Amino acid sequence: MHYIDALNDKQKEAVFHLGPPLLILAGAGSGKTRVITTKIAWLIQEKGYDPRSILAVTFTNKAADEMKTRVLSMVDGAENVMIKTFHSFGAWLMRRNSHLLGLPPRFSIYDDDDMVALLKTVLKTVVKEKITAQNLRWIASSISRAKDKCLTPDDDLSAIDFDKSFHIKYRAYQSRIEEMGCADFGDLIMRPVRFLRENPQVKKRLQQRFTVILVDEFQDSNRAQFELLKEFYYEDNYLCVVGDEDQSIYSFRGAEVQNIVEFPKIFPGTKVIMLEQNYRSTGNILKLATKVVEHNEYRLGKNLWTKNKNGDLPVLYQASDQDEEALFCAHLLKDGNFNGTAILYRNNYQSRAFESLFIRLRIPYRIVGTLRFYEREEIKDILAYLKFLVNMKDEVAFTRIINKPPRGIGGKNQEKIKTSPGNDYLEKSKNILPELSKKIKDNLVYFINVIEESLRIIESHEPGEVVQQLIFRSGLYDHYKEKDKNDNTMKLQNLEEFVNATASYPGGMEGLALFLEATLLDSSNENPYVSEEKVTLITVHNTKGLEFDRVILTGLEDGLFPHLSHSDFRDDNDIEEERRLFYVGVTRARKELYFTCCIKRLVFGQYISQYLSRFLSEIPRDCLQPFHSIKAESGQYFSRGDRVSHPEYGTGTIDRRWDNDDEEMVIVRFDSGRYLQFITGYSKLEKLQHS
DNA sequence: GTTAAAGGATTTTTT
DNA sequence: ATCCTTTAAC
Repeated sequence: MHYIDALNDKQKEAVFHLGPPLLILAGAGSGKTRVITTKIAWLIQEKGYDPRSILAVTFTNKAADEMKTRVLSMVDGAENVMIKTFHSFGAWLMRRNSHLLGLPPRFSIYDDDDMVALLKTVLKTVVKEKITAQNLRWIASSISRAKDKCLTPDDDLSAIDFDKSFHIKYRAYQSRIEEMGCADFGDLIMRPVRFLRENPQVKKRLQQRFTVILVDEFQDSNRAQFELLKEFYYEDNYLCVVGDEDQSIYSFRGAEVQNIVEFPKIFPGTKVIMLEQNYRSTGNILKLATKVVEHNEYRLGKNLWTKNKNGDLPVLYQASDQDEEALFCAHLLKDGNFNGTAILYRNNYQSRAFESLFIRLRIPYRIVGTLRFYEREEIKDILAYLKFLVNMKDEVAFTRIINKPPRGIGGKNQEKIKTSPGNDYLEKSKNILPELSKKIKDNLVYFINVIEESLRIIESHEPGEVVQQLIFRSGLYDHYKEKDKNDNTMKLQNLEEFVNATASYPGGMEGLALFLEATLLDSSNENPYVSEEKVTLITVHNTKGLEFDRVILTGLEDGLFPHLSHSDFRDDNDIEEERRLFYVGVTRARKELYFTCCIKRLVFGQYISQYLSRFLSEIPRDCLQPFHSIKAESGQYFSRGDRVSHPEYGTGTIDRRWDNDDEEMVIVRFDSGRYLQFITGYSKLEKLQHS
C-alpha cells in the first residue's frame, strides 16, 4: 500500500496497532488525521474489516467531512464506514430506536436559543420569581452542563448550580421537551447513554456491529460522550482514541481533559503512542509554543520536534489601541498574501476593528464563526415554519411563527390558543376559532390555511418548491422585502439562499426531516468562495484543525487573553486552559507568527489601559523580537489634481488630500464617476505621468 | 397590539 | 458603542 510509505515510524506503529485500546497522543501538526484515515483504509484493505463495522467519531462536521473525503480517496467501499459527529451519531441512534424511547421518529432538535425559549414558557408556571433573560441563559447553560455529565433532575446537581430549586426547573424543562417530542443537544448524547444501559439487547447488537471505534479530538470529549463510549466498548472490540491534551479548549462546554489524561487508567492495558514530529511549523514557532505550554502542570507531556528550518523569529508589536492594531495587520497585508494570513482573536467582538478598517482599505476578508447562516433571524423564522410542519407539538416553533410576520395575534391570544384543547398546536388553533374576534379569527384561519396547504403539497413537490411557497404565503416575503428596503439588509437574499440549500434533499416529510437535522447539527459556516483571495478573521477556538502560512495573534493583553472576566472565580485550571488556547493559536502558524497587543483598548465605549498578557512574559527572550513603529514611512506622494490609476477602479483624479494620524489620505474622483477614499500607504493607487 | 423612546446589559469560547 | 429589554404612548 503506497500510502503507508508516506508515514514515519511512530505513525506506522499507530496505524498497525490492534488489540488492547490505543491512545494516540498527537501533537499539533503531527499528521493525526492522516494516521486515522490511513488506519481505516488499512483495516479495510489489509485486515479485511467490513467497512460497516467501523465507527469513526469526530466533534465537528467539518472534521467528519474531511475524514470521509480522505478515506474515500484511499479505499473502495469506504462509503459504508460510519463517520459522524458525536451529536449526529446520537441523533442517528435515537431515530432508529425512537419507538423505544417514546419519541416520534422525526423528533426535532433544539438549539440553545430554542432551549431558552422553551424554558421561558415552562418556568412561568413553575416559579414565582421574576426571570430575566440572563437568568434564562444561565439556567439553560446549567441544564446543558448537567447533561454533559449525564445527570438527570433526580441526581445530585449541587456541583452544577447553587440554586436549590435548579432540579425543579430542570425537571419541568425536561418533561416538557420530552412531551413535545423534541431533543436538545445534550439529549443527543445523554439519552443514548441511558437508553443503552436500559436496553442490553440493543447494546449487544450495536457492539456486534461496530467492532472498531475511533474517536478524534478526544481531549474535547465530555463525560457523557465518554460514557457513551464505555457503553459501546467491550473487550473483543477495538477502541482507538486520538487527541492532544495540550489542545483541550472546550471545558466551558463540558469537555474534561481528564478523559484523555486518565484514559490509560480507566482502560488498563492501554497502549500509548506519541506522535511528536511536527510537519507544520518552523523550528522557532514550535520552540516558542513548547516553552509556553510547558508552564502547564496538568498534562502528560510531549516533546515536539521538527525537521523544518528555523525560520524567522516570531514578532511582537505593541499598538496604541485596537485601531492601530488593525493598521499593523493591514501593514503586513501590503504584500498581498491574503489567503495565507489569519488574524486570530480571543473574543468575537474583537473582529470589529479589523472589519471596519479592512472595509475602508478594501482589504478582502472573511469572518469565520460569527453570525452563522442558520442563526440569522429570517432563517430561524423559515426553519421554525418547517419544524412546525414536521412536528406540530413543537411549542417553540409555533410561538415563533404564529405572529411572524405580525398578524395581530399577540400574547393574550397566543395564551388562549395554548390553553385550548387539542393534541397539537394546529388542532388547538382550530378549536379556539369560535372564541376569537372577527379580525383575529380571519388572521388565524389564514395561518392555518398556510400550514395545511404546505402539508398538502409536501409529498408531491420538491422541497425547494415547498419552502418557496411557504416563504410567500406565510407573508415572510413581503415582511422582509419591506425590512430590506428600510434597514438596508439582505434578508430576502438569505431566504433565497436557504431555498437553494434544500435543493439536494429528497421531497416529502422524510426529506424535510433529514434536511432539518443536517441544518441544525451542522454549524459549519464556510462560504463557498474559497477561490477568492481573502484574509481570515477568526477566533482562536475556531482555528482548531486549521493552519496558515502567517498567523497574527491579536489582543494579547491580560484579562483579554487570558480572558479573565471574573478573576475571583478563576483558578489554575482556567489559566491552564487559556494557555492551551494560546498554544493552539501559536501552532496554527506554518512560517510566520506575529503577536499584537494594545496599550489601551475601547471597552464598552471607554478606553481602558491594558497590560501585557502573562503568556508573553512566559516566552523566553530569544524566542521573540520586537517590531518598531510602522509609521514614519508615510510622506506626501499625491497632490490635488494628480492623475492616478487603480487596478480595480481604473483611472481618476485626486480630489482631496490630507494627513490623518501620520497617514496620507486622499479622495479620488474616478473617471467612472465614483468617489472613493484611500489611505495611500495601504492602497494600490499609482501616480500617472501627465501627458 | 403595535410602535417609539429610554434604560440597562453586554464580552468568552460552540456541538 | 451597540444591542436588547422594558416601559410609555397610540
